[in-house]
Amino acid sequence: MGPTGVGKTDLAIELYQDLVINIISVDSVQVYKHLNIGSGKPSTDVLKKYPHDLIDILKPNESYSTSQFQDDVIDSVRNAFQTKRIPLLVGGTMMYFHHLVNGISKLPSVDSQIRLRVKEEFEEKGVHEMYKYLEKIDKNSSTKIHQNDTQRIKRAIEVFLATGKELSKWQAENKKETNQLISESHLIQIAIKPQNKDLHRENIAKRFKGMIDAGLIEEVEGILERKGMSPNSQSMKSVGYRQVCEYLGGDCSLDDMIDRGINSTRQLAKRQMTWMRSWDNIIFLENNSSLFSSVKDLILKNS
RNA sequence: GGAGGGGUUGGGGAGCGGUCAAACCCAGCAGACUGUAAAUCUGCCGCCUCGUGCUUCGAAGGUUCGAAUCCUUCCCCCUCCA
Repeated sequence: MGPTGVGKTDLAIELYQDLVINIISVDSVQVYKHLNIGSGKPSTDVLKKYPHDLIDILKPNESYSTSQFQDDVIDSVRNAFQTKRIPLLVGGTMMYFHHLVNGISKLPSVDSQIRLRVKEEFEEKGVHEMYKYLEKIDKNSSTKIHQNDTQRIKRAIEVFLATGKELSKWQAENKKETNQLISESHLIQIAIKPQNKDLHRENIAKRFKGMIDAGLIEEVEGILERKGMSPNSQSMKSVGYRQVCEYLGGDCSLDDMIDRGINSTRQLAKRQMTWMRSWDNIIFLENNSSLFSSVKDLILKNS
């Protein structure tokens, strides 16, 4: 795992040539078909030669979640073991990794009707009032959630309305549990960090400009034309895609959009680093010339 | 040369005699994270020996108990007329 733009994909491909591994992507955006350029997805040719699990498994108008990811990765990992291959999980979606390692409570799903209703209520009444409502129905959750945190307030209310039971109660009754397959496996957690912070910032800028040159704007236009798509779709909220949508919607100039895209990518990388810093049992490696052999040794020693 | 407008803490930009180390936005830094997570949210953001402390609002003087705010001169920038 590691922040965006440190070279995880290249490393995985290199390892694939030397080891008996299955590459499994841990990436909340690469799961989407057609989100190619902006998600930094490997090219079709590369994917053909070096297959990745959990890429292109959803249409751009679909939603995904941490728990669906849990189910999908477990399937992939199991499949790798069955074919006597080492599963190599590669990606930057830290919460997916986090729940895979630390477990997640089993919670009921909330149907889209209720979610829509809650969303409309939020727009009508505003966060403040909805937070007060949450305090009434689920005091325990409300103390854990900040009064401005729209998304988490929404979720807690949704669960309550859908099931009649408080989210906090669900969580208390269904404690986090790591999947057996994972807890029984010998897990090596490797974090790749950039060798030089300023250089990494520069790389991110170059990378984003490169995406624009490669046709990111056209890619987004094409995606938005698909049925059921709008800039509000979950997939279009991700870094880069959101900014291009803003530009296409006339919110900003091309140059502003590029700046915003670069900044959001940098901020993303920063948040990813924040996750890694407090991560237990993690091996930090710098992205330098010995990275490949270090990772390879770690895998061979532990398999 | 003439007439206006302006120079504010990294950038943008409020403030126009005291409640101003100076709103707000951006950038930056640190952090949180249980089914949207590339999401959402929080804190910090002149300096220090952390105090009714120190130095800041183009520069230098002045008025005033008190100035980023008023006056004078100077230096820049922009617009318009020549």
